[in-house]
Amino acid sequence: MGEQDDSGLTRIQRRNRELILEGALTVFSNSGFRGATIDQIAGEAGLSKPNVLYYFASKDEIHKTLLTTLLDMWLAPLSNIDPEGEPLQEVLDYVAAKLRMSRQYPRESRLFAYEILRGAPHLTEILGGRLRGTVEDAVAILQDWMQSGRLRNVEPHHLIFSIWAMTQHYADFEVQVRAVLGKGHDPFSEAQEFLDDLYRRLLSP
Amino acid sequence: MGEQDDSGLTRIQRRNRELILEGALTVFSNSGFRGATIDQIAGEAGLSKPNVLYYFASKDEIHKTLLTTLLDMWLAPLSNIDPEGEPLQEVLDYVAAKLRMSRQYPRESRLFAYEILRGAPHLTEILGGRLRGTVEDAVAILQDWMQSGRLRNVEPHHLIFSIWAMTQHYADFEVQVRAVLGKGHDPFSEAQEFLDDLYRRLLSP
DNA sequence: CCTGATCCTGACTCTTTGGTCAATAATTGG
DNA sequence: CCAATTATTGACCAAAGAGTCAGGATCAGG
Repeated sequence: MGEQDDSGLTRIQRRNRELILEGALTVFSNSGFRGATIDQIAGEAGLSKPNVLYYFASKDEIHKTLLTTLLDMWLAPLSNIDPEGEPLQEVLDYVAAKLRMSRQYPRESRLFAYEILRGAPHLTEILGGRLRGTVEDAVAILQDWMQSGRLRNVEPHHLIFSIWAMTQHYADFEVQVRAVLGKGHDPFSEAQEFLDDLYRRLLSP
Repeated sequence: MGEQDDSGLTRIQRRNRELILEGALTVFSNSGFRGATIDQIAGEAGLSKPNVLYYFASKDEIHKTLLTTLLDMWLAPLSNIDPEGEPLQEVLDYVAAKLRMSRQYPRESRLFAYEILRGAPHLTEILGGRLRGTVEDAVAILQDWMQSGRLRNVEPHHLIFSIWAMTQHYADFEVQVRAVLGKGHDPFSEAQEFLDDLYRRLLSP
Protein backbone atom coordinates (compact mmCIF):
# COMPACT_ATOMS: atom_id res chain seq x y z
CA MET A 1 0.00 0.00 0.00
CA GLY A 2 1.38 3.42 -0.91
CA GLU A 3 4.92 4.68 -1.38
CA GLN A 4 6.58 3.03 1.59
CA ASP A 5 9.94 4.49 2.49
CA ASP A 6 11.05 1.75 4.84
CA SER A 7 14.64 2.03 3.63
CA GLY A 8 16.45 3.68 6.52
CA LEU A 9 14.18 2.37 9.25
CA THR A 10 15.20 0.07 12.08
CA ARG A 11 13.14 -2.95 13.00
CA ILE A 12 11.70 -1.12 16.00
CA GLN A 13 10.80 1.91 13.92
CA ARG A 14 9.01 -0.18 11.39
CA ARG A 15 7.08 -2.06 14.03
CA ASN A 16 6.09 0.99 16.07
CA ARG A 17 5.12 3.12 13.11
CA GLU A 18 2.93 0.24 12.02
CA LEU A 19 1.36 -0.06 15.48
CA ILE A 20 0.66 3.66 15.55
CA LEU A 21 -0.92 3.76 12.12
CA GLU A 22 -3.01 0.72 12.94
CA GLY A 23 -4.24 2.27 16.18
CA ALA A 24 -4.80 5.62 14.53
CA LEU A 25 -6.91 4.01 11.83
CA THR A 26 -9.21 2.60 14.49
CA VAL A 27 -9.44 5.84 16.39
CA PHE A 28 -9.78 8.22 13.44
CA SER A 29 -12.38 6.02 11.76
CA ASN A 30 -14.46 5.97 14.92
CA SER A 31 -14.19 9.60 15.98
CA GLY A 32 -12.97 11.60 13.02
CA PHE A 33 -9.89 13.79 13.08
CA ARG A 34 -11.08 16.33 15.61
CA GLY A 35 -12.67 13.73 17.84
CA ALA A 36 -9.53 11.61 18.05
CA THR A 37 -6.86 12.22 20.67
CA ILE A 38 -3.23 11.24 20.59
CA ASP A 39 -3.75 9.56 23.93
CA GLN A 40 -6.39 7.26 22.44
CA ILE A 41 -4.13 6.43 19.54
CA ALA A 42 -1.27 5.72 21.92
CA GLY A 43 -3.52 3.51 24.02
CA GLU A 44 -4.70 1.60 20.98
CA ALA A 45 -1.12 1.12 19.87
CA GLY A 46 0.10 0.14 23.32
CA LEU A 47 2.58 3.02 23.45
CA SER A 48 2.89 6.19 25.50
CA LYS A 49 1.84 9.53 24.06
CA PRO A 50 5.33 11.01 23.94
CA ASN A 51 6.52 7.87 22.24
CA VAL A 52 3.89 8.25 19.55
CA LEU A 53 5.15 11.77 19.00
CA TYR A 54 8.66 10.41 18.78
CA TYR A 55 7.66 8.61 15.59
CA PHE A 56 5.31 11.18 14.12
CA ALA A 57 5.77 14.91 14.47
CA SER A 58 2.07 15.63 15.04
CA LYS A 59 -1.42 14.24 15.04
CA ASP A 60 -1.85 15.84 11.66
CA GLU A 61 1.10 13.96 10.26
CA ILE A 62 -0.28 10.64 11.44
CA HIS A 63 -3.55 11.44 9.76
CA LYS A 64 -2.01 12.56 6.52
CA THR A 65 0.26 9.53 6.40
CA LEU A 66 -2.70 7.24 6.90
CA LEU A 67 -4.75 8.84 4.16
CA THR A 68 -2.03 8.85 1.54
CA THR A 69 -0.86 5.35 2.45
CA LEU A 70 -4.33 3.86 2.20
CA LEU A 71 -5.52 5.72 -0.86
CA ASP A 72 -3.76 3.44 -3.35
CA MET A 73 -5.23 0.35 -1.79
CA TRP A 74 -8.60 1.99 -1.74
CA LEU A 75 -8.57 2.91 -5.42
CA ALA A 76 -6.88 -0.24 -6.70
CA PRO A 77 -10.04 -2.09 -7.77
CA LEU A 78 -10.94 0.71 -10.16
CA SER A 79 -7.64 0.31 -12.00
CA ASN A 80 -8.21 -3.41 -12.19
CA ILE A 81 -11.03 -3.09 -14.66
CA ASP A 82 -9.81 -4.99 -17.70
CA PRO A 83 -10.54 -3.41 -21.08
CA GLU A 84 -10.20 -6.87 -22.62
CA GLY A 85 -12.68 -8.47 -20.26
CA GLU A 86 -16.39 -9.09 -20.73
CA PRO A 87 -17.89 -5.64 -20.06
CA LEU A 88 -20.84 -6.51 -17.84
CA GLN A 89 -18.83 -9.01 -15.86
CA GLU A 90 -16.02 -6.51 -15.36
CA VAL A 91 -18.42 -4.01 -13.84
CA LEU A 92 -20.08 -6.62 -11.66
CA ASP A 93 -16.66 -7.73 -10.48
CA TYR A 94 -15.78 -4.18 -9.60
CA VAL A 95 -19.00 -3.79 -7.62
CA ALA A 96 -18.31 -7.04 -5.78
CA ALA A 97 -14.74 -6.01 -5.06
CA LYS A 98 -15.85 -2.66 -3.64
CA LEU A 99 -18.52 -4.28 -1.52
CA ARG A 100 -16.02 -6.80 -0.22
CA MET A 101 -13.75 -3.94 0.75
CA SER A 102 -16.58 -2.23 2.64
CA ARG A 103 -17.08 -5.40 4.60
CA GLN A 104 -13.44 -6.13 5.16
CA TYR A 105 -12.09 -2.62 5.60
CA PRO A 106 -14.87 -0.53 7.10
CA ARG A 107 -12.37 1.58 8.99
CA GLU A 108 -10.74 2.72 5.80
CA SER A 109 -14.10 3.52 4.30
CA ARG A 110 -15.07 5.64 7.29
CA LEU A 111 -11.70 7.34 7.37
CA PHE A 112 -12.20 8.60 3.84
CA ALA A 113 -15.86 9.38 4.48
CA TYR A 114 -14.94 11.65 7.37
CA GLU A 115 -12.27 13.33 5.32
CA ILE A 116 -14.51 14.06 2.34
CA LEU A 117 -17.32 15.24 4.61
CA ARG A 118 -14.95 17.76 6.15
CA GLY A 119 -14.21 19.10 2.72
CA ALA A 120 -11.09 16.97 2.29
CA PRO A 121 -8.49 19.50 3.47
CA HIS A 122 -5.72 16.93 3.03
CA LEU A 123 -6.94 15.43 -0.21
CA THR A 124 -7.87 18.39 -2.38
CA GLU A 125 -4.91 18.09 -4.73
CA ILE A 126 -5.33 14.34 -4.90
CA LEU A 127 -9.04 14.53 -5.64
CA GLY A 128 -8.56 16.73 -8.65
CA GLY A 129 -5.36 14.93 -9.65
CA ARG A 130 -4.71 11.24 -9.20
CA LEU A 131 -8.27 10.29 -8.31
CA ARG A 132 -9.70 12.20 -11.20
CA GLY A 133 -7.17 10.61 -13.55
CA THR A 134 -7.97 7.11 -12.35
CA VAL A 135 -11.65 7.76 -12.82
CA GLU A 136 -11.12 9.15 -16.30
CA ASP A 137 -9.24 6.01 -17.33
CA ALA A 138 -12.13 3.88 -16.18
CA VAL A 139 -14.61 6.21 -17.83
CA ALA A 140 -12.77 5.84 -21.12
CA ILE A 141 -13.04 2.07 -20.94
CA LEU A 142 -16.71 2.21 -20.07
CA GLN A 143 -17.43 4.66 -22.85
CA ASP A 144 -15.72 2.41 -25.32
CA TRP A 145 -17.85 -0.52 -24.26
CA MET A 146 -20.98 1.55 -24.46
CA GLN A 147 -20.21 2.93 -27.88
CA SER A 148 -19.63 -0.54 -29.22
CA GLY A 149 -22.96 -1.59 -27.81
CA ARG A 150 -21.59 -4.16 -25.40
CA LEU A 151 -22.88 -2.22 -22.42
CA ARG A 152 -26.02 -0.14 -22.17
CA ASN A 153 -25.46 3.56 -22.46
CA VAL A 154 -25.46 5.47 -19.16
CA GLU A 155 -23.41 8.39 -17.91
CA PRO A 156 -20.18 6.66 -16.84
CA HIS A 157 -19.13 9.13 -14.11
CA HIS A 158 -22.43 8.77 -12.37
CA LEU A 159 -22.28 5.03 -12.82
CA ILE A 160 -19.05 5.06 -10.86
CA PHE A 161 -20.48 7.42 -8.24
CA SER A 162 -23.41 5.09 -7.81
CA ILE A 163 -21.12 2.14 -7.20
CA TRP A 164 -19.14 4.07 -4.63
CA ALA A 165 -22.25 5.34 -2.91
CA MET A 166 -24.00 2.00 -2.72
CA THR A 167 -21.08 -0.07 -1.59
CA GLN A 168 -19.56 2.34 0.89
CA HIS A 169 -22.98 3.02 2.35
CA TYR A 170 -22.88 -0.39 3.99
CA ALA A 171 -19.64 0.45 5.79
CA ASP A 172 -20.19 4.12 6.57
CA PHE A 173 -23.80 3.86 7.68
CA GLU A 174 -23.57 0.38 9.11
CA VAL A 175 -25.28 1.25 12.40
CA GLN A 176 -28.25 2.63 10.50
CA VAL A 177 -28.42 -0.33 8.16
CA ARG A 178 -28.34 -2.77 11.05
CA ALA A 179 -30.85 -0.80 13.10
CA VAL A 180 -33.32 -0.72 10.22
CA LEU A 181 -32.86 -4.36 9.22
CA GLY A 182 -32.97 -5.67 12.78
CA LYS A 183 -31.45 -8.92 13.93
CA GLY A 184 -30.91 -11.94 11.74
CA HIS A 185 -29.67 -10.22 8.62
CA ASP A 186 -26.37 -10.28 6.82
CA PRO A 187 -26.40 -6.83 5.22
CA PHE A 188 -23.41 -7.46 3.04
CA SER A 189 -24.47 -10.69 1.41
CA GLU A 190 -27.98 -9.33 0.87
CA ALA A 191 -26.44 -6.23 -0.65
CA GLN A 192 -24.29 -8.33 -2.94
CA GLU A 193 -27.35 -10.01 -4.36
CA PHE A 194 -29.28 -6.76 -4.66
CA LEU A 195 -26.45 -4.90 -6.37
CA ASP A 196 -25.69 -7.73 -8.74
CA ASP A 197 -29.28 -7.69 -9.90
CA LEU A 198 -29.36 -3.90 -10.07
CA TYR A 199 -26.28 -3.44 -12.23
CA ARG A 200 -27.15 -6.42 -14.41
CA ARG A 201 -30.49 -4.80 -15.17
CA LEU A 202 -29.03 -1.37 -15.64
CA LEU A 203 -26.20 -2.31 -17.92
CA SER A 204 -27.35 -5.29 -19.96
CA PRO A 205 -27.56 -3.96 -23.48
CA MET B 1 -40.32 20.58 11.29
CA GLY B 2 -40.43 18.53 14.51
CA GLU B 3 -42.39 18.93 17.73
CA GLN B 4 -41.95 22.63 18.36
CA ASP B 5 -42.75 23.69 21.91
CA ASP B 6 -42.91 27.41 21.31
CA SER B 7 -45.71 27.81 23.81
CA GLY B 8 -44.11 29.65 26.71
CA LEU B 9 -41.44 31.42 24.67
CA THR B 10 -41.04 35.16 24.27
CA ARG B 11 -40.47 36.72 20.88
CA ILE B 12 -36.77 37.17 21.65
CA GLN B 13 -36.41 33.61 22.80
CA ARG B 14 -37.98 32.28 19.64
CA ARG B 15 -35.80 34.44 17.44
CA ASN B 16 -32.54 33.70 19.23
CA ARG B 17 -33.10 29.98 19.54
CA GLU B 18 -33.78 29.98 15.82
CA LEU B 19 -30.59 31.95 15.10
CA ILE B 20 -28.57 29.57 17.23
CA LEU B 21 -29.96 26.43 15.62
CA GLU B 22 -29.43 27.92 12.18
CA GLY B 23 -25.82 28.79 12.97
CA ALA B 24 -25.23 25.47 14.65
CA LEU B 25 -26.50 23.63 11.60
CA THR B 26 -23.90 25.37 9.47
CA VAL B 27 -21.09 24.73 11.92
CA PHE B 28 -21.94 21.14 12.83
CA SER B 29 -22.48 20.16 9.22
CA ASN B 30 -19.10 21.55 8.28
CA SER B 31 -17.01 20.30 11.18
CA GLY B 32 -18.94 17.56 12.93
CA PHE B 33 -19.82 17.62 16.59
CA ARG B 34 -16.31 17.41 17.99
CA GLY B 35 -14.90 19.83 15.44
CA ALA B 36 -17.48 22.51 16.16
CA THR B 37 -17.00 25.10 18.89
CA ILE B 38 -19.63 27.11 20.71
CA ASP B 39 -17.72 30.22 19.71
CA GLN B 40 -18.14 29.42 16.04
CA ILE B 41 -21.83 28.79 16.53
CA ALA B 42 -22.18 32.05 18.41
CA GLY B 43 -20.31 33.87 15.67
CA GLU B 44 -22.52 32.37 12.99
CA ALA B 45 -25.60 33.33 14.95
CA GLY B 46 -24.36 36.84 15.70
CA LEU B 47 -24.52 36.29 19.45
CA SER B 48 -21.97 36.04 22.24
CA LYS B 49 -20.94 32.66 23.60
CA PRO B 50 -22.47 33.15 27.05
CA ASN B 51 -25.64 34.25 25.39
CA VAL B 52 -25.80 31.07 23.38
CA LEU B 53 -25.44 29.15 26.62
CA TYR B 54 -28.24 31.21 28.09
CA TYR B 55 -30.60 29.62 25.56
CA PHE B 56 -29.15 26.12 25.48
CA ALA B 57 -27.64 24.40 28.48
CA SER B 58 -24.76 22.87 26.52
CA LYS B 59 -23.26 22.23 23.13
CA ASP B 60 -24.66 18.75 23.37
CA GLU B 61 -28.17 20.05 23.85
CA ILE B 62 -27.94 22.25 20.78
CA HIS B 63 -26.82 19.26 18.79
CA LYS B 64 -29.51 16.95 20.10
CA THR B 65 -32.20 19.56 19.52
CA LEU B 66 -31.04 20.03 15.95
CA LEU B 67 -31.06 16.32 15.18
CA THR B 68 -34.46 15.60 16.63
CA THR B 69 -35.99 18.74 15.15
CA LEU B 70 -34.74 18.00 11.65
CA LEU B 71 -35.37 14.28 11.62
CA ASP B 72 -39.07 14.58 10.80
CA MET B 73 -38.44 16.84 7.87
CA TRP B 74 -35.71 14.54 6.70
CA LEU B 75 -37.88 11.43 6.74
CA ALA B 76 -41.07 13.05 5.49
CA PRO B 77 -40.71 12.06 1.82
CA LEU B 78 -40.66 8.39 2.75
CA SER B 79 -44.05 8.70 4.44
CA ASN B 80 -45.40 10.48 1.40
CA ILE B 81 -45.31 7.38 -0.74
CA ASP B 82 -48.91 6.84 -1.74
CA PRO B 83 -50.16 3.24 -1.70
CA GLU B 84 -52.84 4.28 -4.17
CA GLY B 85 -50.41 5.83 -6.61
CA GLU B 86 -48.81 4.34 -9.68
CA PRO B 87 -46.02 2.20 -8.19
CA LEU B 88 -43.09 3.04 -10.45
CA GLN B 89 -43.97 6.71 -10.49
CA GLU B 90 -44.24 6.79 -6.71
CA VAL B 91 -40.72 5.40 -6.35
CA LEU B 92 -39.34 7.76 -8.97
CA ASP B 93 -41.01 10.65 -7.19
CA TYR B 94 -39.43 9.58 -3.94
CA VAL B 95 -36.00 9.42 -5.55
CA ALA B 96 -36.49 12.86 -7.06
CA ALA B 97 -37.67 14.26 -3.73
CA LYS B 98 -34.65 12.87 -1.90
CA LEU B 99 -32.28 14.20 -4.53
CA ARG B 100 -33.91 17.60 -4.35
CA MET B 101 -33.40 17.58 -0.61
CA SER B 102 -29.73 16.76 -1.03
CA ARG B 103 -29.36 19.75 -3.27
CA GLN B 104 -31.45 22.09 -1.19
CA TYR B 105 -30.48 20.93 2.29
CA PRO B 106 -26.93 19.63 2.09
CA ARG B 107 -26.24 20.79 5.63
CA GLU B 108 -28.94 18.55 7.02
CA SER B 109 -27.64 15.64 4.99
CA ARG B 110 -24.12 16.11 6.33
CA LEU B 111 -25.35 16.59 9.87
CA PHE B 112 -26.96 13.17 9.80
CA ALA B 113 -24.04 11.64 7.94
CA TYR B 114 -21.63 12.76 10.65
CA GLU B 115 -23.92 11.45 13.34
CA ILE B 116 -24.36 8.01 11.79
CA LEU B 117 -20.63 7.76 11.06
CA ARG B 118 -19.90 8.37 14.73
CA GLY B 119 -22.17 5.48 15.63
CA ALA B 120 -25.21 7.71 16.20
CA PRO B 121 -24.88 8.15 19.98
CA HIS B 122 -27.89 10.48 20.01
CA LEU B 123 -30.02 8.56 17.57
CA THR B 124 -29.76 4.95 18.64
CA GLU B 125 -33.26 4.68 20.09
CA ILE B 126 -34.69 6.56 17.13
CA LEU B 127 -32.91 4.40 14.58
CA GLY B 128 -34.37 1.19 15.95
CA GLY B 129 -37.70 2.86 16.71
CA ARG B 130 -39.32 5.57 14.64
CA LEU B 131 -36.98 5.27 11.67
CA ARG B 132 -37.34 1.53 11.53
CA GLY B 133 -41.12 1.85 11.76
CA THR B 134 -41.28 4.39 8.95
CA VAL B 135 -39.15 2.15 6.79
CA GLU B 136 -41.29 -0.87 7.54
CA ASP B 137 -44.41 1.00 6.45
CA ALA B 138 -42.80 1.84 3.15
CA VAL B 139 -41.49 -1.70 2.79
CA ALA B 140 -45.02 -3.05 3.25
CA ILE B 141 -46.30 -0.85 0.43
CA LEU B 142 -43.45 -1.84 -1.84
CA GLN B 143 -43.95 -5.52 -1.08
CA ASP B 144 -47.59 -5.25 -1.90
CA TRP B 145 -46.82 -3.68 -5.25
CA MET B 146 -44.25 -6.33 -5.98
CA GLN B 147 -46.51 -9.22 -5.07
CA SER B 148 -49.21 -7.93 -7.33
CA GLY B 149 -46.68 -7.71 -10.14
CA ARG B 150 -46.90 -3.94 -10.58
CA LEU B 151 -43.27 -3.51 -9.60
CA ARG B 152 -40.38 -5.82 -10.28
CA ASN B 153 -39.37 -7.94 -7.32
CA VAL B 154 -36.30 -6.71 -5.44
CA GLU B 155 -35.44 -6.66 -1.75
CA PRO B 156 -37.32 -3.57 -0.55
CA HIS B 157 -35.04 -2.64 2.36
CA HIS B 158 -32.03 -2.59 0.13
CA LEU B 159 -33.98 -0.69 -2.48
CA ILE B 160 -34.54 2.01 0.11
CA PHE B 161 -30.90 1.92 1.22
CA SER B 162 -29.83 2.33 -2.37
CA ILE B 163 -31.98 5.42 -2.77
CA TRP B 164 -30.59 6.94 0.39
CA ALA B 165 -27.03 6.11 -0.57
CA MET B 166 -27.24 7.46 -4.09
CA THR B 167 -29.06 10.67 -3.35
CA GLN B 168 -27.25 11.65 -0.17
CA HIS B 169 -23.94 10.86 -1.81
CA TYR B 170 -24.27 14.02 -3.85
CA ALA B 171 -24.60 16.14 -0.72
CA ASP B 172 -22.22 14.34 1.62
CA PHE B 173 -19.42 13.80 -0.88
CA GLU B 174 -20.02 16.90 -2.93
CA VAL B 175 -16.37 18.00 -2.95
CA GLN B 176 -15.34 14.64 -4.35
CA VAL B 177 -18.09 14.63 -6.95
CA ARG B 178 -17.16 18.10 -8.11
CA ALA B 179 -13.44 17.35 -8.12
CA VAL B 180 -13.93 14.26 -10.25
CA LEU B 181 -16.39 15.85 -12.66
CA GLY B 182 -14.43 19.06 -13.05
CA LYS B 183 -15.90 22.37 -14.10
CA GLY B 184 -18.96 22.78 -16.23
CA HIS B 185 -21.16 20.13 -14.67
CA ASP B 186 -24.37 20.26 -12.74
CA PRO B 187 -24.01 17.15 -10.61
CA PHE B 188 -27.56 17.20 -9.36
CA SER B 189 -29.40 17.48 -12.63
CA GLU B 190 -27.13 14.86 -14.20
CA ALA B 191 -27.79 12.63 -11.21
CA GLN B 192 -31.52 13.13 -11.59
CA GLU B 193 -31.38 11.83 -15.13
CA PHE B 194 -29.10 8.94 -14.22
CA LEU B 195 -31.19 7.84 -11.25
CA ASP B 196 -34.44 8.13 -13.11
CA ASP B 197 -33.11 5.80 -15.75
CA LEU B 198 -31.60 3.45 -13.17
CA TYR B 199 -34.72 2.95 -11.10
CA ARG B 200 -36.93 2.77 -14.15
CA ARG B 201 -34.82 -0.07 -15.44
CA LEU B 202 -34.57 -1.79 -12.10
CA LEU B 203 -38.23 -1.66 -11.21
CA SER B 204 -40.19 -1.86 -14.46
CA PRO B 205 -41.96 -5.19 -14.23
C1' DC C 1 31.59 -5.30 27.59
C1' DC C 2 31.84 -0.59 26.10
C1' DT C 3 30.12 3.28 23.61
C1' DG C 4 27.34 5.83 20.70
C1' DA C 5 22.93 5.84 18.76
C1' DT C 6 18.30 4.81 19.33
C1' DC C 7 14.27 4.47 22.15
C1' DC C 8 11.19 5.74 25.89
C1' DT C 9 8.85 8.41 29.57
C1' DG C 10 7.42 11.52 33.62
C1' DA C 11 6.66 15.86 34.20
C1' DC C 12 5.88 19.89 32.15
C1' DT C 13 3.93 24.01 29.16
C1' DC C 14 0.63 26.33 26.47
C1' DT C 15 -3.60 26.73 24.03
C1' DT C 16 -8.24 25.74 23.25
C1' DT C 17 -12.63 25.27 24.74
C1' DG C 18 -16.89 24.09 27.45
C1' DG C 19 -19.12 26.17 30.86
C1' DT C 20 -20.05 29.67 35.09
C1' DC C 21 -21.25 33.95 37.26
C1' DA C 22 -21.88 38.45 38.95
C1' DA C 23 -22.95 42.61 37.19
C1' DT C 24 -25.30 45.42 33.68
C1' DA C 25 -28.75 46.50 30.13
C1' DA C 26 -33.34 45.90 27.91
C1' DT C 27 -37.90 44.90 28.03
C1' DT C 28 -42.38 44.31 29.67
C1' DG C 29 -46.57 44.65 32.19
C1' DG C 30 -48.99 47.23 35.50
C1' DC D 1 -42.71 55.61 34.66
C1' DC D 2 -41.48 52.12 37.73
C1' DA D 3 -40.47 47.47 39.44
C1' DA D 4 -39.74 42.84 38.04
C1' DT D 5 -38.55 39.92 34.76
C1' DT D 6 -35.74 38.79 30.89
C1' DA D 7 -31.60 39.34 28.11
C1' DT D 8 -26.61 40.14 27.58
C1' DT D 9 -21.78 40.14 28.46
C1' DG D 10 -16.79 40.54 30.27
C1' DA D 11 -14.09 38.12 33.05
C1' DC D 12 -13.23 34.06 34.82
C1' DC D 13 -12.43 28.81 35.87
C1' DA D 14 -11.26 24.02 35.06
C1' DA D 15 -10.43 20.36 32.03
C1' DA D 16 -8.66 18.48 27.98
C1' DG D 17 -5.46 17.89 24.86
C1' DA D 18 -1.36 18.95 21.60
C1' DG D 19 3.21 19.12 21.85
C1' DT D 20 8.16 19.61 24.49
C1' DC D 21 12.18 18.14 26.88
C1' DA D 22 15.71 16.50 29.92
C1' DG D 23 17.19 12.52 31.42
C1' DG D 24 17.16 7.52 31.85
C1' DA D 25 16.81 2.81 29.60
C1' DT D 26 17.87 -0.16 25.82
C1' DC D 27 20.20 -1.84 21.96
C1' DA D 28 23.54 -2.60 18.08
C1' DG D 29 28.00 -2.85 16.45
C1' DG D 30 32.84 -3.17 17.37
